[in-house]
Amino acid sequence: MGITKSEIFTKEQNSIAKIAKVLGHPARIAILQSIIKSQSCICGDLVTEIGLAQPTVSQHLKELKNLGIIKGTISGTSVCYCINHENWNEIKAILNNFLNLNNLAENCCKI
Amino acid sequence: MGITKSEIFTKEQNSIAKIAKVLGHPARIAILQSIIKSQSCICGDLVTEIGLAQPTVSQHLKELKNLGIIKGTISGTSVCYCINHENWNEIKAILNNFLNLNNLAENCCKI
DNA sequence: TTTATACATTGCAATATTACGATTAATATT
DNA sequence: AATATTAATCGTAATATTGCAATGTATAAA
Repeated sequence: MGITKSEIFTKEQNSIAKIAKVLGHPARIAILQSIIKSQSCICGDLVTEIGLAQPTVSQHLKELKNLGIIKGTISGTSVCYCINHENWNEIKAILNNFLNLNNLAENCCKI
Repeated sequence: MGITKSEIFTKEQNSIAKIAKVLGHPARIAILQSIIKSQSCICGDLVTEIGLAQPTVSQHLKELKNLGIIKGTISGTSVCYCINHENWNEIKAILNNFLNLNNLAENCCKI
Protein backbone atom coordinates (compact mmCIF):
# COMPACT_ATOMS: atom_id res chain seq x y z
CA MET A 1 0.00 0.00 0.00
CA GLY A 2 2.99 2.30 -0.08
CA ILE A 3 2.55 3.02 3.59
CA THR A 4 5.14 1.86 6.09
CA LYS A 5 3.71 0.05 9.12
CA SER A 6 5.88 1.85 11.65
CA GLU A 7 3.67 0.82 14.56
CA ILE A 8 4.79 -2.79 14.47
CA PHE A 9 8.46 -1.92 14.92
CA THR A 10 10.43 -0.72 17.91
CA LYS A 11 11.35 2.91 18.47
CA GLU A 12 14.96 2.07 17.78
CA GLN A 13 14.19 0.34 14.52
CA ASN A 14 12.08 3.26 13.36
CA SER A 15 14.73 5.69 14.48
CA ILE A 16 17.53 3.97 12.58
CA ALA A 17 15.35 3.63 9.49
CA LYS A 18 14.27 7.25 9.63
CA ILE A 19 17.86 8.46 9.70
CA ALA A 20 18.93 6.09 6.94
CA LYS A 21 15.99 7.08 4.78
CA VAL A 22 16.98 10.74 4.86
CA LEU A 23 20.55 9.79 4.00
CA GLY A 24 19.23 7.59 1.20
CA HIS A 25 19.48 10.15 -1.56
CA PRO A 26 22.70 11.22 -3.29
CA ALA A 27 21.62 14.86 -3.42
CA ARG A 28 21.33 14.96 0.35
CA ILE A 29 24.72 13.30 0.73
CA ALA A 30 26.16 15.85 -1.67
CA ILE A 31 24.58 18.69 0.27
CA LEU A 32 25.98 17.42 3.56
CA GLN A 33 29.45 16.92 2.10
CA SER A 34 29.32 20.41 0.66
CA ILE A 35 28.33 21.98 3.96
CA ILE A 36 31.02 20.06 5.79
CA LYS A 37 33.67 20.86 3.21
CA SER A 38 33.00 24.57 3.43
CA GLN A 39 33.75 24.37 7.16
CA SER A 40 31.03 26.93 7.70
CA CYS A 41 27.70 28.01 6.39
CA ILE A 42 26.78 27.63 2.81
CA CYS A 43 24.38 29.74 0.99
CA GLY A 44 23.19 30.03 -2.59
CA ASP A 45 26.10 28.31 -4.28
CA LEU A 46 24.51 25.01 -3.33
CA VAL A 47 22.16 25.07 -6.28
CA THR A 48 24.93 25.42 -8.83
CA GLU A 49 27.13 23.04 -6.93
CA ILE A 50 24.54 20.28 -6.66
CA GLY A 51 23.12 20.60 -10.14
CA LEU A 52 19.45 20.35 -9.33
CA ALA A 53 16.85 23.06 -9.58
CA GLN A 54 16.49 25.47 -6.70
CA PRO A 55 13.12 24.16 -5.46
CA THR A 56 14.48 20.64 -5.48
CA VAL A 57 17.52 21.58 -3.44
CA SER A 58 15.30 23.51 -1.09
CA GLN A 59 13.17 20.43 -0.60
CA HIS A 60 16.17 18.26 0.22
CA LEU A 61 17.40 20.90 2.65
CA LYS A 62 14.03 20.78 4.36
CA GLU A 63 14.27 17.05 4.90
CA LEU A 64 17.77 17.36 6.32
CA LYS A 65 16.52 20.10 8.60
CA ASN A 66 13.54 18.01 9.68
CA LEU A 67 15.86 15.24 10.71
CA GLY A 68 17.86 17.85 12.62
CA ILE A 69 21.15 17.06 10.94
CA ILE A 70 21.52 20.62 9.71
CA LYS A 71 20.30 23.96 10.94
CA GLY A 72 19.91 27.31 9.24
CA THR A 73 19.64 30.98 9.97
CA ILE A 74 18.47 33.73 7.71
CA SER A 75 21.16 36.31 7.07
CA GLY A 76 20.12 38.98 4.68
CA THR A 77 18.54 37.65 1.54
CA SER A 78 20.30 34.36 1.91
CA VAL A 79 19.96 31.49 4.29
CA CYS A 80 22.90 30.05 6.08
CA TYR A 81 23.04 26.33 6.66
CA CYS A 82 25.42 24.33 8.74
CA ILE A 83 25.74 21.02 10.49
CA ASN A 84 23.95 20.59 13.78
CA HIS A 85 26.86 18.95 15.53
CA GLU A 86 24.94 17.77 18.55
CA ASN A 87 22.41 15.96 16.39
CA TRP A 88 25.00 14.77 13.93
CA ASN A 89 26.84 13.08 16.76
CA GLU A 90 23.67 11.53 18.04
CA ILE A 91 22.84 10.23 14.57
CA LYS A 92 26.37 8.92 14.26
CA ALA A 93 26.03 7.15 17.59
CA ILE A 94 22.72 5.54 16.63
CA LEU A 95 24.07 4.28 13.32
CA ASN A 96 27.36 3.13 14.80
CA ASN A 97 25.54 1.26 17.49
CA PHE A 98 23.62 -0.60 14.84
CA LEU A 99 26.59 -1.15 12.55
CA ASN A 100 28.63 -2.67 15.33
CA LEU A 101 25.98 -5.19 16.31
CA ASN A 102 27.40 -8.09 14.36
CA ASN A 103 30.84 -8.21 15.90
CA LEU A 104 30.26 -11.56 17.54
CA ALA A 105 28.32 -13.28 14.82
CA GLU A 106 29.79 -16.03 12.74
CA ASN A 107 29.04 -17.06 9.23
CA CYS A 108 26.74 -19.97 8.70
CA CYS A 109 25.63 -19.80 5.09
CA LYS A 110 28.01 -21.26 2.59
CA ILE A 111 26.91 -19.29 -0.43
CA MET B 1 9.28 12.97 -11.51
CA GLY B 2 10.05 10.43 -8.82
CA ILE B 3 13.28 9.50 -10.55
CA THR B 4 16.61 10.11 -8.90
CA LYS B 5 19.22 11.79 -11.11
CA SER B 6 22.08 9.54 -10.08
CA GLU B 7 24.22 10.55 -13.04
CA ILE B 8 24.94 14.01 -11.66
CA PHE B 9 26.45 12.68 -8.43
CA THR B 10 29.72 11.00 -7.65
CA LYS B 11 30.12 7.26 -7.31
CA GLU B 12 30.74 7.71 -3.62
CA GLN B 13 27.62 9.79 -3.11
CA ASN B 14 25.51 7.25 -4.96
CA SER B 15 27.10 4.43 -3.06
CA ILE B 16 26.41 5.95 0.35
CA ALA B 17 22.86 6.83 -0.65
CA LYS B 18 22.19 3.36 -2.02
CA ILE B 19 23.26 1.72 1.22
CA ALA B 20 21.29 4.18 3.33
CA LYS B 21 18.22 3.73 1.20
CA VAL B 22 18.15 0.00 1.78
CA LEU B 23 18.61 0.57 5.51
CA GLY B 24 15.84 3.16 5.39
CA HIS B 25 13.00 0.83 6.29
CA PRO B 26 12.27 -0.46 9.80
CA ALA B 27 11.36 -3.92 8.53
CA ARG B 28 14.80 -4.32 7.01
CA ILE B 29 16.43 -3.11 10.21
CA ALA B 30 14.31 -5.59 12.16
CA ILE B 31 15.31 -8.40 9.81
CA LEU B 32 18.99 -7.58 10.14
CA GLN B 33 18.78 -7.34 13.93
CA SER B 34 16.99 -10.65 14.04
CA ILE B 35 19.58 -12.39 11.90
CA ILE B 36 22.39 -10.95 13.97
CA LYS B 37 20.75 -11.79 17.29
CA SER B 38 20.19 -15.41 16.38
CA GLN B 39 23.89 -15.67 15.52
CA SER B 40 22.94 -18.09 12.82
CA CYS B 41 20.39 -18.51 10.12
CA ILE B 42 16.80 -17.52 10.42
CA CYS B 43 14.29 -18.95 8.09
CA GLY B 44 10.53 -18.58 7.90
CA ASP B 45 10.33 -17.59 11.55
CA LEU B 46 11.10 -14.12 10.28
CA VAL B 47 7.53 -13.81 9.07
CA THR B 48 6.04 -14.43 12.50
CA GLU B 49 8.76 -12.45 14.21
CA ILE B 50 8.50 -9.38 12.01
CA GLY B 51 4.73 -9.24 11.70
CA LEU B 52 4.44 -8.62 7.98
CA ALA B 53 3.06 -10.96 5.34
CA GLN B 54 5.35 -13.54 3.81
CA PRO B 55 5.60 -11.91 0.36
CA THR B 56 6.46 -8.60 2.00
CA VAL B 57 9.21 -10.10 4.10
CA SER B 58 10.47 -11.94 1.05
CA GLN B 59 10.66 -8.67 -0.83
CA HIS B 60 12.63 -6.95 1.93
CA LEU B 61 14.99 -9.91 2.05
CA LYS B 62 15.52 -9.55 -1.67
CA GLU B 63 16.56 -5.93 -1.30
CA LEU B 64 18.98 -6.77 1.49
CA LYS B 65 20.38 -9.54 -0.65
CA ASN B 66 20.70 -7.23 -3.65
CA LEU B 67 22.75 -4.85 -1.57
CA GLY B 68 24.85 -7.84 -0.54
CA ILE B 69 24.43 -7.30 3.17
CA ILE B 70 22.94 -10.76 3.62
CA LYS B 71 23.21 -14.02 1.79
CA GLY B 72 20.99 -17.08 1.70
CA THR B 73 21.23 -20.76 1.00
CA ILE B 74 18.48 -23.25 0.41
CA SER B 75 18.35 -26.00 2.99
CA GLY B 76 15.53 -28.39 2.41
CA THR B 77 12.28 -26.53 2.01
CA SER B 78 13.52 -23.54 3.93
CA VAL B 79 16.01 -20.83 3.13
CA CYS B 80 18.78 -19.89 5.49
CA TYR B 81 19.81 -16.27 5.63
CA CYS B 82 22.77 -14.76 7.34
CA ILE B 83 24.96 -11.71 7.32
CA ASN B 84 27.55 -11.39 4.58
CA HIS B 85 30.33 -10.24 6.86
CA GLU B 86 32.70 -9.12 4.16
CA ASN B 87 30.10 -6.84 2.65
CA TRP B 88 28.77 -5.74 6.01
CA ASN B 89 32.22 -4.53 6.93
CA GLU B 90 32.60 -2.74 3.65
CA ILE B 91 29.23 -1.05 4.13
CA LYS B 92 30.23 -0.13 7.65
CA ALA B 93 33.47 1.37 6.38
CA ILE B 94 31.72 3.44 3.73
CA LEU B 95 29.19 4.80 6.19
CA ASN B 96 31.78 5.43 8.89
CA ASN B 97 33.96 7.26 6.45
CA PHE B 98 31.07 9.57 5.69
CA LEU B 99 29.93 9.95 9.29
CA ASN B 100 33.38 10.98 10.44
CA LEU B 101 33.76 13.72 7.84
CA ASN B 102 32.78 16.59 10.08
CA ASN B 103 35.37 16.15 12.76
CA LEU B 104 37.11 19.38 11.93
CA ALA B 105 34.14 21.58 11.25
CA GLU B 106 33.01 24.21 13.65
CA ASN B 107 29.64 25.62 14.37
CA CYS B 108 28.70 28.84 12.71
CA CYS B 109 24.94 29.15 12.79
CA LYS B 110 23.51 30.50 15.98
CA ILE B 111 20.07 28.97 15.78
C1' DT C 1 2.40 -40.00 -6.84
C1' DT C 2 -0.01 -37.08 -3.86
C1' DT C 3 0.06 -33.73 -0.36
C1' DA C 4 2.28 -30.47 2.65
C1' DT C 5 5.62 -26.93 3.55
C1' DA C 6 8.54 -22.99 2.61
C1' DC C 7 9.66 -19.46 -0.06
C1' DA C 8 9.75 -16.59 -4.48
C1' DT C 9 7.26 -14.08 -8.05
C1' DT C 10 3.49 -11.64 -10.11
C1' DG C 11 0.10 -8.22 -10.23
C1' DC C 12 -2.20 -4.61 -8.21
C1' DA C 13 -3.82 -0.68 -5.18
C1' DA C 14 -2.44 2.83 -2.02
C1' DT C 15 0.84 5.98 -0.85
C1' DA C 16 5.50 8.29 -1.02
C1' DT C 17 9.24 10.44 -3.37
C1' DT C 18 11.55 13.15 -6.81
C1' DA C 19 11.85 17.02 -9.65
C1' DC C 20 10.61 21.38 -11.40
C1' DG C 21 7.84 25.59 -13.09
C1' DA C 22 5.29 29.16 -11.13
C1' DT C 23 4.59 31.82 -7.40
C1' DT C 24 5.35 33.93 -2.96
C1' DA C 25 7.89 36.12 0.90
C1' DA C 26 11.53 38.52 2.62
C1' DT C 27 15.43 41.37 2.60
C1' DA C 28 19.00 44.38 -0.18
C1' DT C 29 20.10 47.69 -3.31
C1' DT C 30 19.19 51.58 -6.06
C1' DA D 1 9.33 53.35 -3.51
C1' DA D 2 10.93 50.30 -7.26
C1' DT D 3 13.71 46.64 -8.46
C1' DA D 4 16.77 42.77 -7.72
C1' DT D 5 18.10 38.74 -5.24
C1' DT D 6 17.48 34.65 -2.60
C1' DA D 7 15.18 30.89 -1.04
C1' DA D 8 10.67 28.75 0.60
C1' DT D 9 6.16 26.99 -0.82
C1' DC D 10 2.55 25.30 -3.93
C1' DG D 11 0.92 22.49 -7.49
C1' DT D 12 1.62 18.81 -10.44
C1' DA D 13 3.58 14.99 -13.31
C1' DA D 14 6.41 11.01 -13.37
C1' DT D 15 8.16 7.35 -10.98
C1' DA D 16 9.20 4.45 -6.77
C1' DT D 17 7.92 2.03 -2.69
C1' DT D 18 5.08 -0.64 0.37
C1' DG D 19 2.12 -4.35 1.32
C1' DC D 20 -0.56 -8.27 0.28
C1' DA D 21 -3.53 -11.86 -2.21
C1' DA D 22 -2.93 -15.10 -5.60
C1' DT D 23 -0.01 -17.98 -7.82
C1' DG D 24 4.22 -20.50 -8.98
C1' DT D 25 8.17 -23.51 -7.73
C1' DA D 26 10.84 -26.66 -5.35
C1' DT D 27 11.74 -29.95 -1.84
C1' DA D 28 10.02 -33.13 1.93
C1' DA D 29 6.87 -36.36 3.73
C1' DA D 30 3.07 -39.60 3.19
